[in-house]
Amino acid sequence: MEIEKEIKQNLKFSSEYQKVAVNILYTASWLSTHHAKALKPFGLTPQQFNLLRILRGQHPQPATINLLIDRMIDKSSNASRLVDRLLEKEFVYRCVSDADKRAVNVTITEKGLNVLSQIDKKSELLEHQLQNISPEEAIQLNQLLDKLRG
Amino acid sequence: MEIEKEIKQNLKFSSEYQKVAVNILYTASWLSTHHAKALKPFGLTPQQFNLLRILRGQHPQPATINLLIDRMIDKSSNASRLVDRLLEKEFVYRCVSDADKRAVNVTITEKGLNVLSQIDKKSELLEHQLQNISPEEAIQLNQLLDKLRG
DNA sequence: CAAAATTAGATGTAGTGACATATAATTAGG
DNA sequence: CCTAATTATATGTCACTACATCTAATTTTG
Repeated sequence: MEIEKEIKQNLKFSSEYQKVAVNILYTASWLSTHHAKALKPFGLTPQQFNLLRILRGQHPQPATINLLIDRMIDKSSNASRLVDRLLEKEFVYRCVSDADKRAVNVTITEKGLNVLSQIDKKSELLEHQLQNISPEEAIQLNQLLDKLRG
Repeated sequence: MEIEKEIKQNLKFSSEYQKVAVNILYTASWLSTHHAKALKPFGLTPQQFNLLRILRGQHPQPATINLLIDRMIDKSSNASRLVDRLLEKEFVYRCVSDADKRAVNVTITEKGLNVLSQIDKKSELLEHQLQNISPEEAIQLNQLLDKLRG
């Protein structure tokens, strides 16, 4: 549906660029709502899931908090506290680095790898909702978004 | 920059669709970060700004909380409490509806209209960052996003 | 090397998102 | 018309973003 109708704005967009902004924010909200619902049965929030996937990418190496921040979709999310939550669920473990006692090494556990592979299996998660556009359109959309950010 | 490089994922995307998802979430985060920074000098958050613009669209008519929720970009945001914040800043006033004593009428104040028009003047806000793409590409991007949501 | 600057991370706070529950007013049904 | 259902909004809780501040460890520099 066109973005104007979805948010029922009577005031017309002053430019196609303004519409792009609202459209991206609105679409991201739509997407992450669906994402959050799909992850809920697994006891993970989208941010925790994102972080856990980064840790799987590193496994069996650990990651420091800084590496996690660097790779997170949402940069200024608070990695320390996200790790706290994952620790409570025993999806990661954490220890001070030998090489640098300021740094913290975070590693994904077997339990963490397990929950991720369960989610992989049910991985209509994100992608199923996105099939309204063709693969060619998906490529085009990615190019436009990359270009937009400069 | 390509989204893979921005989030430095070594694990390749399993599909162009997964990349679309990450790309939209990442771009929205990028956008709203800039937006929040631009609004900060005016003492408004993006959500408060959005709500205030809806109220300007209604002015001089009031809006009920339900109307606000209906038109907000982020539907499940808590309109009651957003209005609380705007009330503290005297950008709106609020009174119980005569016609329906459950309902609340919210109206933008002169001070609220003022701050919006100040922001309008400096309205490189959202749009300035978006000029990396051409007007034609902006139209195309909007069409793809609308289509994506079905 | 010792003091200063930088870096890694933790922690506190305000605002918000998602969601459940509560309350009061209105409408609907028998 | 009186009770039950619905509606409009408020409130409480948990997780998270943005941001500021703090501590401890390491690096830089004179």
